[in-house]
Parts: sequence; structure tokens; C-alpha cells
Amino acid sequence: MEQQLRLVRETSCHHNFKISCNNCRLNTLCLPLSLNGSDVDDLDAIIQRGRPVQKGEHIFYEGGTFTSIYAVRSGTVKTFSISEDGREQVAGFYFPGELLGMDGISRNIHQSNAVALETSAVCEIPFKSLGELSAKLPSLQSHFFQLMSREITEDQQLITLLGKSSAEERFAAFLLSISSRNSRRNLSSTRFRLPMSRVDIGNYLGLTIETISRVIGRLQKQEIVVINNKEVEIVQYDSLLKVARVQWSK
Amino acid sequence: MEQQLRLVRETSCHHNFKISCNNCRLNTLCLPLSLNGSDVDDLDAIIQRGRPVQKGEHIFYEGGTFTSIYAVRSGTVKTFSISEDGREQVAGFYFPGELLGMDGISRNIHQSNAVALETSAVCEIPFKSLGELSAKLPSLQSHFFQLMSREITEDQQLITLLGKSSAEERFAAFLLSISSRNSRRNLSSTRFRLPMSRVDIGNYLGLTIETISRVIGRLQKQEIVVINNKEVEIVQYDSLLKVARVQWSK
DNA sequence: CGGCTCTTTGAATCACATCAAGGCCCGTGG
DNA sequence: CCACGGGCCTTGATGTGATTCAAAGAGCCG
Repeated sequence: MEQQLRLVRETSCHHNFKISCNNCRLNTLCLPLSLNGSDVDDLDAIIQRGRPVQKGEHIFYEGGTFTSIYAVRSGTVKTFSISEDGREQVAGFYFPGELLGMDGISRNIHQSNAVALETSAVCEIPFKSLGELSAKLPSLQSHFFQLMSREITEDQQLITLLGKSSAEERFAAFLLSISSRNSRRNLSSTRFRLPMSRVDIGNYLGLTIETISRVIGRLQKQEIVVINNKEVEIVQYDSLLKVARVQWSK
Repeated sequence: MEQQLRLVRETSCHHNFKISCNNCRLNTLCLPLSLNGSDVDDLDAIIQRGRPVQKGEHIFYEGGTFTSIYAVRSGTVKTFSISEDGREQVAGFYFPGELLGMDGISRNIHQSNAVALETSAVCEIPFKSLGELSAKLPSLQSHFFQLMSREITEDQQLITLLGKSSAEERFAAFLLSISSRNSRRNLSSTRFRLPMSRVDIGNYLGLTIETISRVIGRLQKQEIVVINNKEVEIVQYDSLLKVARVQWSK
């Protein structure tokens, strides 16, 4: 019931699944970042490239055996966990060039679920092989350490957001985060489409969809953003920064 | 002022700062976990052992150059960051055998502050050397990956706590976390002393000290815990588990 | 058209924050 | 010895931002 595939987006080129790391246009963001030509081939050899994933399909399950981490090649993925009483907490959204699944390393069991928010492609990187290759390629090892560290930093930013911030601040920070990740990929930082539903946004930010809706209303009234459905335009970037930080500066 | 050292806990041996990893009674929790005898010596060689840190003293500063990660040998450390407008968010508490500072790896700059909550001792582990050694000792590399991954998992649990949980759930989960970490160190899981202030607890859990106080009052009325100042006794462990999870089960 | 889902808007409610006061502990100094 | 003051914690009264509940609007499709 969920495959409303009317919107086949501008992903045509990304759907060339068998492309190698060397030719992938994300290789300046992804794991190959730190490697020179021949080393990329070594990495390339262990990667199961470009598995296509349908909207709503799981990439891994909480509690499932951990064998690989994943790089998003196209589309968007969310990770979330389910607590005892069935509540879902979205822990993160992952865009092309970003790595997920690192929470499974510690116990060899995935601690969260990952599902595609739209038709996506992911590269599967067997962790055992990655570890072995890392031992041989110091720059790969240190880059991988960095990527894990970045995940920690981002989680801690979310912790601050959830612990201290008002609804406006949370939503503004959320938009800014997506904006900056878009510009890393050379996409517009002021006009973009949100690939996730209001429910997921609300869940991620610890707010209800009604609150999200009201916040959007207020931000639109101030002409800071224009949001139609999933299409976002940031009109006053500076004002949005202010909202995200100090919230009426007092 | 706070050195009510009537309870001089079994810490005497920890204050022998110059002990080696081989003789450290935490080596079943800490980095050496995965190593055999001679490899521990290699690790030992790069570690600056047992720096003493006074209460309130910084171990590293947000924005400062990252060179090392740290293992707590004795005492307790909190990490926190300060947002633009001066609000503090406590991101974690670290007990003996636990590693901190991994958020600095990604940008070579510490993303948070670390200060000792009481007189403590920490081992400094130069990250460059650790990386080099990891490349040589596969089990060290994989263990370090695991420790970083655990940090991610724990951060994500806190995210769920802050995003979804009531005050009672948060505090109950907090006590249970400390309880389980105590038992990892072979300390009592039902009777212990909280090394951090109410302010820090509240900050960590995204609650005010008044709310913490009221929650404690309610949990005591139900005879689930007994808390005097910083001394905690968990009387009904199962009930506390229930509070942490389902909160009136509906 | 009707049926579906998602979003918006309004009104009532609630959990926690805020504000304010008082208690307890302990150290200091008369 | 007691009086005083400062931390820190507790308790009560009041306020408020976000949730909840309810209903209506908007887009989509069979």
C-alpha cells in the first residue's frame, strides 16, 4: 500500500547501482574521502554496491545480527528504536554520502532499525573486511574513527536540543541541519524538499505533529520560511539562525 | 566542604597513580580488555597514567585541541557543552573504567568540556599512538571500535529518554543506569552514592531540580527507593524497572 | 463523487517550569 | 555556646508551553 511511486525523483543517475567508488559522485563525502586511487579499489572490492531499497523497506532490524555498516547512495534513511511499551524514537535521518549502522558494532547486534523513507540505494560494507582493510590503510582507519566520532557529536547535539530547547528552536535547528547537509552535497541550502513525514519530524524532535504545524505557522507568519507540504524555502536564513539559538534573545 | 569522607569507599588502591594497565583492577573493563599480556605492555607504554584531577578541574575544554582520549581510573567525570546563549547541557557521566573524549576525533577539536565531579584520576591515551597501535593489534582496533559504538548507543538511549519520557521515567532510568554500571565494577547495584549534584542530574535529564526533588519524593512514598542526600538505596528494583519502562503501564 | 491520509486550527488539559518561601546542614565567628 | 550566613534541598502556589482531543480542510486516487 505504501508504494506511491508517482514521484520518481531526479535519481536516475544514482540508480546506476553498479558504479564503483571511484566513479561515485559522493566519494568526496563518503568513506573513500581519505584514500588515493589504488586504495579506493581495495575498498571498492569489499563493498556490496548499490543495493536498491524500496520506500518503507528495512535495511536492518533492531536485535538483528550486525555484519555491515551502510552508506546511503541515494534517497533517505531513518533510524529508530522501539521501547518496551511500543513507543518509537527516531534517532536520525541519513542522506547520500552518510554512514549508518555503527551502533551495531559494540555488541554485534543492531541497536536500532533502519528503513528507507523513499526509494533509495545503499552500499553495504562488511564490517569485518572494513576492519581488516583499516589496519592496512591508516588513513582509512582514521577516517572511520572520524566518522564514528561525528556520529557521537551529532547525537550529543540532538541531546542538547531535546534537553534544553523550545519547539521553535528544535524545528529551526532541524531545518538548519538539513540545509547544511544539502550544501555539503552541493544542493541548495535554502530550497529543498523534506523527505520525511511530519510524524517522523515530530518524533525525532520530541514534539507532536500539531506542535510542528503550529511552529511552521508561526515561522511563516514572520516570513522566515515558506513551507508547502514537504517543500521548504528558507527566506531569512539569519533569522532562522537566531530562532535556533537564542529564541527571542532573552 | 564536600569531603564528607566518612564513607571512604574502597578507593584507596586507586590512588596509587603509577600502577600499570596489567595491574589495574579495571583492566577487565577498560581498553586492555581485548589484549593478551605482551600487547598490554605496548598499550601501557603509550598511556600517561593516573593523572590526578581535583574536584571541579577540567580534563579538557570545548574548542580545545584534541590530542588524547581519557580513561577514568577513579572518581567521576561529567562532560557537557555550552550553547550560544550560555545554557549548559550535561551529556554524560563517566565512572572508573569508562572512556571519554571520543567526540574530539572527528574535527581534532573537543566538542565538549570534561570536569571532575570529585577528586579523580584519569589515564591519558594519546590518540595518535592509539591509532598506530590499533593498526598493529587487530583486537585493540576492534575493541576501540566497540567502545565508540557503545558511546553512540548510550547517546541514543539518552535521546529516547529526553524525547519521549516523563520525569519519573527519566529519573528511574538514570538510577538504573548507574546501578548497572556499578555492578559491572562489582559494586552494589542497590546501594550507592550519587557523585553528582541535583543540578547536574536535572541538567542531564532535562529537568529542574525541583522536579527531581518531587520525583524522588513520589518514589520514596511508594517505597521504591530511599534517598538521603546523595545516598541511594533501591528497595524495589523491579518496581523501579517498571517505572523506567512503562510508567503506569498505559 | 466518496474515501483515504495528512495537515491545520481551536479549545481544554496537563506536566513540568517558575517563583517564592522555608528547612536542614555545616562552617564561621562572636 | 549560640547566632549568623550560605549552600543545597524540599515544598507549595501559580504560570505556561506543549499535548491531547476534536473537528474541519486539503490533496490524492479509485
